[in-house]
Amino acid sequence: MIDWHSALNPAQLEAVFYRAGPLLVVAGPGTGKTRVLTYRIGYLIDAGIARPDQILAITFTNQAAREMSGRISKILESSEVDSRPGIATFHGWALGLLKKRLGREARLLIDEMDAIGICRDAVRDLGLSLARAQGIYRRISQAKQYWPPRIDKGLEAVYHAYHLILKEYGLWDYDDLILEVLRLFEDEKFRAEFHTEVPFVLIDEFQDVSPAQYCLVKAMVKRDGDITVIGDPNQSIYGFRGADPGSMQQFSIDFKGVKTVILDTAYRSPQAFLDAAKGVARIKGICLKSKRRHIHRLEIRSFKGPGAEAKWVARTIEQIVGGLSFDSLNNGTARGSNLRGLSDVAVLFRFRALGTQIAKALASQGIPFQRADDPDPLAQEELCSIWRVWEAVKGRGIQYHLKRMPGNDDLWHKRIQDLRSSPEASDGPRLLSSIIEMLGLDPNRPVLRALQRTVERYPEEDSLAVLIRTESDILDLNIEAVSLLSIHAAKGLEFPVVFMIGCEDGIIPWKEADPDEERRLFYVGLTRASEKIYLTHVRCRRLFGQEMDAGPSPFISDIPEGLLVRAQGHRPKRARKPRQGRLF
DNA sequence: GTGGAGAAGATTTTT
DNA sequence: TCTTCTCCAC
Repeated sequence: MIDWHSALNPAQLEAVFYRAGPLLVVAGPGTGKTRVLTYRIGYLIDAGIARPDQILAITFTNQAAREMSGRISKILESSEVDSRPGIATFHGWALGLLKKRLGREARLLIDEMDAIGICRDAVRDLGLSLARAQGIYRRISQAKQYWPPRIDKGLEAVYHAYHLILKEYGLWDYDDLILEVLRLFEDEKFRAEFHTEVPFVLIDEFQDVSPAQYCLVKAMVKRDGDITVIGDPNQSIYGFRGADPGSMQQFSIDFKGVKTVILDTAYRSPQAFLDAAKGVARIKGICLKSKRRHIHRLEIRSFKGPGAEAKWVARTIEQIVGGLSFDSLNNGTARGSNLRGLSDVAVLFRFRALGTQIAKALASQGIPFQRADDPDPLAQEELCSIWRVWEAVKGRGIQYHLKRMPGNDDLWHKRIQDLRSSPEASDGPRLLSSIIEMLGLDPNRPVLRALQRTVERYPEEDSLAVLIRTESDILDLNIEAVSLLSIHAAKGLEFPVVFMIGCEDGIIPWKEADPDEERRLFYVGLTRASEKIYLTHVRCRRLFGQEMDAGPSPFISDIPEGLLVRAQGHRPKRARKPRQGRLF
C-alpha cells in the first residue's frame, strides 16, 4: 500500500490526484517536480486508471528519463504491475515511434558531428566555400525548431542542398525526428489511433520545449485530454533553441479547462537563496517558501584575475572537504562537523572557457573533479571508425559510412559485405573484435577493452553509439569529485555547495544574449545550492583576446544587500604594505 | 593526402 | 588570443 499522504504535501497531492483533463503544474526549483510526476504516474497505475503502456512521460534528458524510471519502479514495488510506462525524451520516443511505424523506411539517425560534415558537403556543392559549415548547421537546426520550419531567404539553398544529401543517404538529424513525427501526426487516422492507445501524456520541463515540440504536444493529446505539463517559466533558459517562457501560459489557452497547481514549498534552497534569486529574476507574484530554517547568506568575492579566482576556489574547496564545518568557516565558531564530500560541491560558470582555468587549479591541488562538457567519445577517430563499420554491417547508411572511412572505399565495401554475411554479424562481441582487428587497432587498449566489456554486458543493444555514450556517461553524481558545469548543464541538479564564478558584466549577462534569459540563468544557478553559495568575479579577464573589465555583474546589485556577505578575495593590500615598510 | 599559411570566429545544448 | 577550418601547392 502506498502512503500518498505522508509522501506528498497538499499541493503535490492535488496535482497527483487530479483527474479531470489538462493539468498545468508550476513548480519552482526544489519544490518536488519529479516527485509529483513520478507519484502521478504511480497513482494512475496503482489506482487502475491507466495501464502502464497507456502512459507516456517525456523528459528533457536521458538522464532524467533513467532517474524517473528508477523512482517509479520504487513507488510501484508493492503493486502487482508487470510492465512499465513509457519514459523517454522527445527524441528517443520519436525515433522509436518512427522505427515502429515506418519499419525499413526509417532512416539512420546521425549526430551533430556528421550533420556538420554533411553541411560542409552541401556548402561545397553550392560553391559557397567561404561559408562556415558549423554556423550553417546551427542556422538550419534553428529553422527546424519550428513547425513548419522557418527558413529565411538566405538559407534556402543550403537548407535544401543539405536535406537532399540526407535523403540520398537515408539519414535523419536529431531535429528531423521531431518534424517527421509531426508529419505522422498530420494524418487524422494516425492521430486518433494514438489518442486511444496513449491517452495519458506527461511532459517535464515544459518551459523548455521548442515551438515544434509544442506543436507535437498539441497533436499528441486531445484539447481536453489527459495531459500533465510541469515546469517553471522562471527557469526557461533555452531561448536560443526557440523555447519560450510564455509557453506555459500558452498551454492554458490551447487546451481546454486547464487546471493549474502551483508548488511553492521549496525543500532545497534556504529562504535567503530564494529571495536573492527572486531579486535577480525579477519575479512577481508567486513567492516560494522555504522549508529550511537556517540563516544563510551569499558570499561574494572579488579577485584581480582569473588565476587568483581559480586558486581561491580550489583552496576553499580543500578547506570545505577538509572537515571544517560551514558555520566555523563563516563566523569562526566551530560547531560540530558538517563533513562534506567532493561530490557535494559544484563550480558553475556561464561558458566552458571559464571552466578550464578552474580545472587547472583543481588539478594542481590534486582535487578530483569531473566536467559535464567532456567531448563526445564518438569524436575520437578510432571509436568513430569502429562505429561506422558496425553501422554499415548492420545495414544502416552503408554508402554514407563508406564515404567517410579512411582509405579505400572499395576495399571497405568488400570487407563489410564479407562481415555482413558472416555469422558474427549478429553476435555483438565477436563483431566488435572483428572490426577492431580489421582496423588494425590494438584490442588491449583500455578504451577498447572497456567497450568490449560494455558490448558483452548489453548483447541485445543494437546501436553501438548508444553503448559508447552510455558507458562514458556525462556526469556521474555518485563519483567523489567536484562537478564543473555550465549553468545550463546544472539545470535540475542540486548541490550543498555552489560556486558561481565569473559573475561579471558581459559574461553573465553575456553581452549578446537576451538579458531576461540571462537573469533566469542566474536564477537557475542560485537555486542549485542547498547550503552555501559563493559568487566570485574578477576585475580583469581576457576573453577571445580582448580585455574585459566591465566590473561585477549587475545582477549582484539586484540581490538584497542584507543577504550578501562581501569578502575580500585575498589579504587587503592597504593593510599589508605600510606595515611591511615600517617593520622591515 | 598532407602540410603550411592565412583567415575567421569565438555562448548556452538536448537527442 | 587561440583554435579550427579552408585553400592551395606539392
